[in-house]
Amino acid sequence: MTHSHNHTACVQVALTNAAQLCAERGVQLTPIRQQVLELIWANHHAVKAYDLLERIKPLQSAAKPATIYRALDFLMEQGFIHRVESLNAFIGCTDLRTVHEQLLLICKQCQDVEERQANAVMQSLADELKEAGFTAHHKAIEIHGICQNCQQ
Amino acid sequence: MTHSHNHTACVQVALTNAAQLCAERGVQLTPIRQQVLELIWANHHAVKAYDLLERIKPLQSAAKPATIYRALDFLMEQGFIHRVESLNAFIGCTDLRTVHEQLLLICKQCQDVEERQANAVMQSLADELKEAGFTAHHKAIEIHGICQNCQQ
DNA sequence: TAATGATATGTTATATTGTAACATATAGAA
DNA sequence: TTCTATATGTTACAATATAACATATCATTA
Ligand SMILES: [Zn+2]
Ligand SMILES: [Zn+2]
Ligand SMILES: [Zn+2]
Ligand SMILES: [Zn+2]
Repeated sequence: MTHSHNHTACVQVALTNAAQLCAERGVQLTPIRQQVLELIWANHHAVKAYDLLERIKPLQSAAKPATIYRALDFLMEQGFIHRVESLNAFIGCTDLRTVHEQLLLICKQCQDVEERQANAVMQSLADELKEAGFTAHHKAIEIHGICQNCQQ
Repeated sequence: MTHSHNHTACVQVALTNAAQLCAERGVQLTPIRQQVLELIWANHHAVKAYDLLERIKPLQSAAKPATIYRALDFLMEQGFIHRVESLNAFIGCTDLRTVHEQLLLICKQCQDVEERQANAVMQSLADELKEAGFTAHHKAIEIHGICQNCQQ
Protein backbone atom coordinates (compact mmCIF):
# COMPACT_ATOMS: atom_id res chain seq x y z
CA MET A 1 0.00 0.00 0.00
CA THR A 2 2.93 2.30 0.58
CA HIS A 3 3.70 1.66 -3.04
CA SER A 4 1.73 3.70 -5.54
CA HIS A 5 -1.86 4.15 -4.62
CA ASN A 6 -4.22 7.04 -4.15
CA HIS A 7 -4.10 7.26 -0.40
CA THR A 8 -6.16 10.42 -0.25
CA ALA A 9 -9.05 8.27 -1.39
CA CYS A 10 -8.40 5.72 1.38
CA VAL A 11 -8.59 8.45 3.99
CA GLN A 12 -11.65 10.06 2.55
CA VAL A 13 -13.57 6.79 2.34
CA ALA A 14 -12.65 5.94 5.92
CA LEU A 15 -13.68 9.31 7.31
CA THR A 16 -16.84 9.56 5.28
CA ASN A 17 -17.99 6.11 6.28
CA ALA A 18 -17.15 6.70 9.91
CA ALA A 19 -19.17 9.93 9.96
CA GLN A 20 -22.08 8.23 8.27
CA LEU A 21 -22.05 5.23 10.59
CA CYS A 22 -21.86 7.44 13.66
CA ALA A 23 -24.90 9.33 12.44
CA GLU A 24 -26.78 6.08 11.82
CA ARG A 25 -25.85 4.78 15.24
CA GLY A 26 -26.52 7.95 17.17
CA VAL A 27 -22.97 8.22 18.49
CA GLN A 28 -20.69 11.21 18.24
CA LEU A 29 -17.62 11.48 16.06
CA THR A 30 -16.22 14.31 18.15
CA PRO A 31 -13.23 16.40 17.00
CA ILE A 32 -10.83 14.37 19.11
CA ARG A 33 -12.15 11.07 17.81
CA GLN A 34 -12.08 12.26 14.24
CA GLN A 35 -8.56 13.62 14.60
CA VAL A 36 -7.32 10.35 16.08
CA LEU A 37 -8.94 8.46 13.23
CA GLU A 38 -7.30 10.76 10.70
CA LEU A 39 -3.92 10.36 12.37
CA ILE A 40 -4.27 6.59 12.25
CA TRP A 41 -5.07 6.91 8.57
CA ALA A 42 -1.94 8.94 7.87
CA ASN A 43 -0.64 5.79 6.21
CA HIS A 44 -1.12 2.03 6.33
CA HIS A 45 1.28 1.43 9.18
CA ALA A 46 0.13 0.35 12.60
CA VAL A 47 0.36 3.35 14.93
CA LYS A 48 1.19 3.30 18.61
CA ALA A 49 -0.92 5.11 21.17
CA TYR A 50 1.86 7.36 22.40
CA ASP A 51 2.80 8.28 18.85
CA LEU A 52 -0.79 9.37 18.35
CA LEU A 53 -0.51 11.36 21.55
CA GLU A 54 2.51 13.26 20.24
CA ARG A 55 0.88 13.86 16.90
CA ILE A 56 -2.39 15.15 18.30
CA LYS A 57 -0.79 17.60 20.71
CA PRO A 58 -0.52 20.41 18.13
CA LEU A 59 -4.27 20.08 17.66
CA GLN A 60 -5.27 19.26 21.25
CA SER A 61 -2.75 20.78 23.59
CA ALA A 62 -4.48 19.27 26.64
CA ALA A 63 -4.15 15.74 25.30
CA LYS A 64 -3.05 13.11 27.81
CA PRO A 65 -2.80 9.31 27.53
CA ALA A 66 -6.43 8.93 28.54
CA THR A 67 -7.44 11.25 25.70
CA ILE A 68 -5.95 8.84 23.20
CA TYR A 69 -7.01 5.61 24.83
CA ARG A 70 -10.59 6.81 25.13
CA ALA A 71 -10.69 7.76 21.49
CA LEU A 72 -9.13 4.41 20.56
CA ASP A 73 -11.69 2.56 22.67
CA PHE A 74 -14.48 4.38 20.91
CA LEU A 75 -13.08 3.77 17.45
CA MET A 76 -12.60 0.08 18.21
CA GLU A 77 -16.12 -0.29 19.61
CA GLN A 78 -17.46 1.22 16.42
CA GLY A 79 -15.23 -1.04 14.35
CA PHE A 80 -13.41 1.87 12.68
CA ILE A 81 -10.01 0.63 13.73
CA HIS A 82 -8.39 -2.63 14.76
CA ARG A 83 -5.87 -3.27 17.46
CA VAL A 84 -2.81 -5.18 16.28
CA GLU A 85 -2.16 -7.30 19.36
CA SER A 86 1.33 -8.38 18.43
CA LEU A 87 2.46 -4.77 17.94
CA ASN A 88 0.47 -2.96 20.63
CA ALA A 89 -0.66 -0.70 17.84
CA PHE A 90 -3.67 0.28 15.77
CA ILE A 91 -4.73 0.42 12.14
CA GLY A 92 -7.71 1.78 10.28
CA CYS A 93 -10.27 -0.80 9.20
CA THR A 94 -10.54 -1.07 5.44
CA ASP A 95 -13.90 -2.79 5.40
CA LEU A 96 -16.28 -0.82 7.60
CA ARG A 97 -19.48 -2.02 6.03
CA THR A 98 -18.97 -5.75 6.47
CA VAL A 99 -19.07 -7.70 9.67
CA HIS A 100 -15.89 -9.65 9.27
CA GLU A 101 -12.97 -11.32 10.90
CA GLN A 102 -9.68 -9.75 10.14
CA LEU A 103 -6.59 -11.49 8.87
CA LEU A 104 -3.74 -9.02 9.23
CA LEU A 105 -0.60 -9.26 7.13
CA ILE A 106 2.14 -7.22 8.76
CA CYS A 107 5.20 -6.40 6.67
CA LYS A 108 8.44 -6.19 8.65
CA GLN A 109 10.09 -4.14 5.97
CA CYS A 110 7.63 -1.39 5.00
CA GLN A 111 5.51 -1.71 8.18
CA ASP A 112 2.30 -1.75 6.16
CA VAL A 113 -0.56 -3.82 7.51
CA GLU A 114 -2.99 -5.35 5.08
CA GLU A 115 -6.38 -6.57 6.18
CA ARG A 116 -7.83 -9.46 4.20
CA GLN A 117 -11.18 -11.17 4.34
CA ALA A 118 -9.73 -14.64 3.85
CA ASN A 119 -13.07 -16.43 3.75
CA ALA A 120 -11.54 -19.84 3.18
CA VAL A 121 -9.29 -19.46 6.19
CA MET A 122 -12.19 -18.33 8.33
CA GLN A 123 -14.26 -21.26 7.19
CA SER A 124 -11.62 -23.83 8.10
CA LEU A 125 -11.10 -22.02 11.37
CA ALA A 126 -14.83 -22.24 12.07
CA ASP A 127 -14.67 -25.98 11.35
CA GLU A 128 -11.72 -26.37 13.68
CA LEU A 129 -13.44 -24.46 16.46
CA LYS A 130 -16.56 -26.53 16.06
CA GLU A 131 -14.51 -29.68 16.34
CA ALA A 132 -12.84 -28.28 19.45
CA GLY A 133 -16.20 -27.32 20.95
CA PHE A 134 -14.91 -23.77 21.35
CA THR A 135 -17.19 -20.73 21.10
CA ALA A 136 -15.19 -17.82 19.70
CA HIS A 137 -15.80 -14.25 20.78
CA HIS A 138 -12.79 -12.57 19.27
CA LYS A 139 -10.12 -13.61 16.79
CA ALA A 140 -6.65 -12.16 16.44
CA ILE A 141 -4.94 -13.54 13.36
CA GLU A 142 -1.72 -11.71 12.71
CA ILE A 143 0.92 -12.82 10.25
CA HIS A 144 4.34 -11.19 10.28
CA GLY A 145 6.59 -11.36 7.25
CA ILE A 146 7.41 -9.63 3.98
CA CYS A 147 4.74 -8.27 1.69
CA GLN A 148 4.59 -8.73 -2.05
CA ASN A 149 5.95 -5.28 -2.86
CA CYS A 150 8.89 -5.58 -0.54
CA GLN A 151 10.00 -8.87 -2.04
CA GLN A 152 10.65 -7.52 -5.48
CA MET B 1 -7.42 -28.94 30.79
CA THR B 2 -8.23 -27.55 34.20
CA HIS B 3 -10.89 -30.22 34.27
CA SER B 4 -9.73 -33.69 35.17
CA HIS B 5 -6.40 -34.63 33.74
CA ASN B 6 -3.11 -35.88 35.05
CA HIS B 7 -1.25 -32.61 35.05
CA THR B 8 1.80 -34.04 36.75
CA ALA B 9 2.39 -35.93 33.54
CA CYS B 10 2.08 -32.74 31.47
CA VAL B 11 4.79 -31.11 33.55
CA GLN B 12 7.07 -34.08 33.51
CA VAL B 13 6.87 -34.48 29.75
CA ALA B 14 7.57 -30.80 29.24
CA LEU B 15 10.57 -30.72 31.54
CA THR B 16 12.03 -33.98 30.32
CA ASN B 17 11.74 -32.97 26.70
CA ALA B 18 13.21 -29.55 27.38
CA ALA B 19 16.20 -31.06 29.15
CA GLN B 20 16.73 -33.54 26.35
CA LEU B 21 16.46 -30.93 23.62
CA CYS B 22 18.86 -28.62 25.41
CA ALA B 23 21.38 -31.45 25.60
CA GLU B 24 20.95 -32.20 21.90
CA ARG B 25 21.34 -28.56 20.99
CA GLY B 26 24.26 -27.82 23.27
CA VAL B 27 22.44 -25.11 25.18
CA GLN B 28 22.02 -24.84 28.91
CA LEU B 29 18.84 -25.38 30.83
CA THR B 30 20.16 -23.48 33.83
CA PRO B 31 18.35 -23.51 37.20
CA ILE B 32 16.68 -20.18 36.50
CA ARG B 33 15.48 -21.27 33.08
CA GLN B 34 14.20 -24.56 34.39
CA GLN B 35 12.44 -22.89 37.30
CA VAL B 36 10.73 -20.40 35.00
CA LEU B 37 9.64 -23.25 32.75
CA GLU B 38 8.26 -25.14 35.74
CA LEU B 39 6.41 -22.06 36.96
CA ILE B 40 4.86 -21.60 33.54
CA TRP B 41 3.77 -25.19 33.66
CA ALA B 42 2.06 -24.78 37.05
CA ASN B 43 -1.17 -24.99 35.07
CA HIS B 44 -2.51 -24.38 31.58
CA HIS B 45 -3.14 -20.68 32.06
CA ALA B 46 -1.12 -18.04 30.32
CA VAL B 47 1.27 -16.50 32.87
CA LYS B 48 2.46 -12.93 33.00
CA ALA B 49 6.12 -12.04 33.32
CA TYR B 50 5.74 -10.14 36.57
CA ASP B 51 3.72 -12.97 38.09
CA LEU B 52 6.61 -15.26 37.27
CA LEU B 53 8.92 -12.74 38.90
CA GLU B 54 6.94 -12.86 42.14
CA ARG B 55 6.76 -16.63 42.06
CA ILE B 56 10.44 -17.17 41.45
CA LYS B 57 11.62 -14.83 44.20
CA PRO B 58 11.46 -17.48 46.95
CA LEU B 59 13.83 -19.55 44.82
CA GLN B 60 15.93 -16.73 43.35
CA SER B 61 15.96 -13.85 45.77
CA ALA B 62 18.03 -11.71 43.39
CA ALA B 63 15.49 -12.02 40.59
CA LYS B 64 14.70 -8.82 38.72
CA PRO B 65 12.61 -8.21 35.57
CA ALA B 66 15.62 -8.94 33.36
CA THR B 67 16.01 -12.31 35.06
CA ILE B 68 12.56 -13.32 33.90
CA TYR B 69 12.64 -11.75 30.47
CA ARG B 70 15.98 -13.37 29.68
CA ALA B 71 14.67 -16.77 30.71
CA LEU B 72 11.52 -16.19 28.66
CA ASP B 73 13.60 -15.18 25.64
CA PHE B 74 15.62 -18.35 25.93
CA LEU B 75 12.58 -20.57 26.36
CA MET B 76 10.90 -18.97 23.36
CA GLU B 77 13.98 -19.31 21.18
CA GLN B 78 14.10 -22.98 22.03
CA GLY B 79 10.38 -23.31 21.33
CA PHE B 80 9.57 -24.48 24.87
CA ILE B 81 7.03 -21.76 25.43
CA HIS B 82 4.84 -19.48 23.35
CA ARG B 83 4.03 -15.86 23.88
CA VAL B 84 0.31 -15.10 23.82
CA GLU B 85 0.38 -11.72 22.12
CA SER B 86 -3.14 -10.71 22.99
CA LEU B 87 -2.55 -11.32 26.70
CA ASN B 88 1.08 -10.26 27.11
CA ALA B 89 1.58 -13.65 28.68
CA PHE B 90 3.22 -17.02 28.15
CA ILE B 91 2.27 -20.68 27.98
CA GLY B 92 4.17 -23.92 27.80
CA CYS B 93 4.31 -25.53 24.38
CA THR B 94 2.51 -28.85 24.28
CA ASP B 95 4.15 -30.09 21.13
CA LEU B 96 7.90 -29.68 21.49
CA ARG B 97 8.90 -32.30 18.97
CA THR B 98 7.02 -30.95 15.97
CA VAL B 99 7.78 -27.85 14.00
CA HIS B 100 4.35 -26.34 13.93
CA GLU B 101 2.25 -23.24 13.81
CA GLN B 102 0.18 -22.70 16.87
CA LEU B 103 -3.50 -22.01 16.99
CA LEU B 104 -4.28 -20.86 20.51
CA LEU B 105 -7.74 -21.20 22.03
CA ILE B 106 -8.00 -18.93 25.05
CA CYS B 107 -10.91 -19.48 27.41
CA LYS B 108 -12.21 -16.34 29.07
CA GLN B 109 -13.79 -18.30 31.85
CA CYS B 110 -11.22 -20.83 33.06
CA GLN B 111 -8.21 -18.98 31.53
CA ASP B 112 -6.88 -22.18 30.03
CA VAL B 113 -5.06 -21.93 26.73
CA GLU B 114 -5.20 -24.85 24.35
CA GLU B 115 -2.72 -25.21 21.53
CA ARG B 116 -3.96 -27.03 18.45
CA GLN B 117 -2.23 -28.11 15.30
CA ALA B 118 -5.16 -27.19 13.04
CA ASN B 119 -3.59 -28.46 9.85
CA ALA B 120 -6.57 -27.58 7.68
CA VAL B 121 -6.54 -24.01 8.94
CA MET B 122 -2.83 -23.73 8.32
CA GLN B 123 -3.23 -25.07 4.83
CA SER B 124 -5.89 -22.56 3.86
CA LEU B 125 -3.82 -19.86 5.46
CA ALA B 126 -0.83 -20.93 3.37
CA ASP B 127 -3.02 -20.73 0.27
CA GLU B 128 -4.22 -17.28 1.23
CA LEU B 129 -0.68 -16.06 1.85
CA LYS B 130 0.47 -17.42 -1.46
CA GLU B 131 -2.34 -15.61 -3.19
CA ALA B 132 -1.39 -12.42 -1.36
CA GLY B 133 2.27 -12.86 -2.29
CA PHE B 134 3.16 -12.63 1.39
CA THR B 135 6.10 -14.52 2.91
CA ALA B 136 5.28 -15.38 6.51
CA HIS B 137 7.91 -15.43 9.23
CA HIS B 138 5.71 -15.67 12.27
CA LYS B 139 2.04 -16.39 12.86
CA ALA B 140 -0.01 -15.36 15.87
CA ILE B 141 -3.45 -16.96 15.74
CA GLU B 142 -5.28 -16.39 18.98
CA ILE B 143 -8.95 -17.09 19.50
CA HIS B 144 -10.69 -15.81 22.60
CA GLY B 145 -13.92 -17.38 23.78
CA ILE B 146 -15.37 -20.17 25.90
CA CYS B 147 -13.91 -23.65 25.89
CA GLN B 148 -15.86 -26.86 25.68
CA ASN B 149 -15.66 -27.64 29.38
CA CYS B 150 -16.82 -24.19 30.42
CA GLN B 151 -19.90 -24.33 28.24
CA GLN B 152 -21.47 -27.29 29.94
C1' DT C 1 49.38 -21.85 33.98
C1' DA C 2 47.38 -17.73 32.43
C1' DA C 3 44.97 -15.27 29.07
C1' DT C 4 40.97 -15.35 26.19
C1' DG C 5 36.28 -15.65 24.71
C1' DA C 6 31.58 -17.15 25.10
C1' DT C 7 27.70 -17.53 27.96
C1' DA C 8 24.89 -16.42 31.87
C1' DT C 9 23.58 -13.57 35.56
C1' DG C 10 23.53 -9.30 38.71
C1' DT C 11 22.22 -4.61 39.08
C1' DT C 12 20.52 -0.02 38.27
C1' DA C 13 17.93 2.79 35.76
C1' DT C 14 14.59 3.94 32.54
C1' DA C 15 11.36 3.43 28.57
C1' DT C 16 6.89 2.02 27.01
C1' DT C 17 2.14 0.87 27.41
C1' DG C 18 -2.16 1.24 29.75
C1' DT C 19 -5.75 2.43 33.79
C1' DA C 20 -7.98 4.30 37.89
C1' DA C 21 -10.25 7.85 39.95
C1' DC C 22 -12.29 11.98 40.39
C1' DA C 23 -13.42 16.69 38.55
C1' DT C 24 -15.49 19.48 35.02
C1' DA C 25 -18.10 20.57 30.93
C1' DT C 26 -21.78 20.18 27.65
C1' DA C 27 -26.08 19.33 25.76
C1' DG C 28 -30.46 17.20 25.18
C1' DA C 29 -34.62 15.30 27.87
C1' DA C 30 -37.96 15.71 31.47
C1' DT D 1 -34.81 24.48 35.18
C1' DT D 2 -33.04 20.21 36.79
C1' DC D 3 -31.62 15.85 35.57
C1' DT D 4 -29.06 12.62 33.07
C1' DA D 5 -25.93 10.82 29.83
C1' DT D 6 -21.91 11.58 27.45
C1' DA D 7 -17.41 13.46 26.75
C1' DT D 8 -13.28 15.49 28.30
C1' DG D 9 -9.68 17.35 31.75
C1' DT D 10 -6.37 16.12 35.13
C1' DT D 11 -3.45 13.73 38.35
C1' DA D 12 -1.50 9.82 39.68
C1' DC D 13 -0.02 5.35 39.10
C1' DA D 14 0.14 0.37 37.48
C1' DA D 15 1.88 -2.94 34.34
C1' DT D 16 4.99 -4.36 30.80
C1' DA D 17 9.57 -4.31 28.80
C1' DT D 18 14.43 -2.95 27.68
C1' DA D 19 19.15 -0.68 27.90
C1' DA D 20 23.52 -0.57 29.66
C1' DC D 21 27.14 -1.92 32.17
C1' DA D 22 29.25 -4.97 35.82
C1' DT D 23 30.35 -9.53 37.39
C1' DA D 24 30.76 -14.48 37.32
C1' DT D 25 31.64 -18.95 35.37
C1' DC D 26 33.69 -22.14 32.61
C1' DA D 27 35.78 -24.22 28.56
C1' DT D 28 39.46 -23.21 25.10
C1' DT D 29 43.89 -22.22 23.94
C1' DA D 30 48.26 -19.45 23.87
ZN1 LIG E 1 -4.09 4.15 1.37
ZN1 LIG F 1 6.27 -4.44 2.76
ZN1 LIG G 1 -1.82 -30.47 32.24
ZN1 LIG H 1 -12.72 -22.79 29.89
